[in-house]
Amino acid sequence: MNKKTVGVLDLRVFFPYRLAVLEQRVGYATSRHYQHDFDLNRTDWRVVATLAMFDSISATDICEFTHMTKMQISRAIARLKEKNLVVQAVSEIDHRATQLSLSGEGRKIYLRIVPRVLAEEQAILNHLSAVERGQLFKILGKLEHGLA
Amino acid sequence: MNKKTVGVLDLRVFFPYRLAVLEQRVGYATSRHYQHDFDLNRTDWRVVATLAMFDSISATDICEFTHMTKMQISRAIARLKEKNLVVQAVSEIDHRATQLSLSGEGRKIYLRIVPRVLAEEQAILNHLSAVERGQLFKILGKLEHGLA
DNA sequence: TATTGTTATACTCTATAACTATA
DNA sequence: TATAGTTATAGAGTATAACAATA
Repeated sequence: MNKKTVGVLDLRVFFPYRLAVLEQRVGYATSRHYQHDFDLNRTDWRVVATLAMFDSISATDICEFTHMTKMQISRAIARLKEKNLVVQAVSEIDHRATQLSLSGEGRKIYLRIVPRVLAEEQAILNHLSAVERGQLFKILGKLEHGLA
Repeated sequence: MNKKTVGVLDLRVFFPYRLAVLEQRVGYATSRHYQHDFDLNRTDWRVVATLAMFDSISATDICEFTHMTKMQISRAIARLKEKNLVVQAVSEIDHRATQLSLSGEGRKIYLRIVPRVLAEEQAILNHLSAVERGQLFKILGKLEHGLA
């Protein structure tokens, strides 16, 4: 390839581009563990992981927690109910709202996925020193806060 | 929301999740400048930015440079030719291959987009100190290298 | 036989908004 | 009137592979 650069912007050092390429690779490496092995897509996995954190939670709360839309969440819940991984009940307090939680089977699958994705995360972060990992998390926090 | 956490994985500190959410926000902020204003999607923009860097380049080279598939690139080139932003000629050396380059109009649009996306990048990175930006680029490089 | 690039097809994902039932 | 959640629809993006032309 002719490497003579005549442009004023080099994608290879453009932060949004580098972030996108990195995210794609990290996402691919991680998603295998729930997508291929347990047939959950990314939204499904996030809903399961969120439900595992709370005793009982509404769909709106999941939207807020996972940064996804109510439509995405509604579809994910429908898929997860179909597979008996999630239980949905009408809220006693507000009959419009629902109380969602993992089923026994849902929690079982969750507990099988967690060590795999955590191991994948560690494998990725192992390319950094302990100091660099600390720097990364601090930087991520600042960027998240700045872009919120 | 009931904040009682009973799970063993907290999405909020899970690196692949944080990376995905950050990338989505950065990508959204950046893409406005070519998507809304110039009707280019992300693939189109990457092809334009790549063509601006090289005098003449083949589709295969663009695939390699942008980490995208030949199908994505082929479609992007078709769209860009339709808009007269890109010129495509058959290679003298290998009649299967093509020599691609930006048209005058293509370069004009490119030069209008560049300052906008660079300003957006700076606005994002301004949430960090100069030292942190240096740390970030070093860390990005290590992760890219590790996941390549 | 292998490679360059295009096209076909089906599938997933996303965005927008209409809709219901409750409040 | 406003909110919780569902459903409809169309559009965008992706993956797989078949294909024609050339090497």
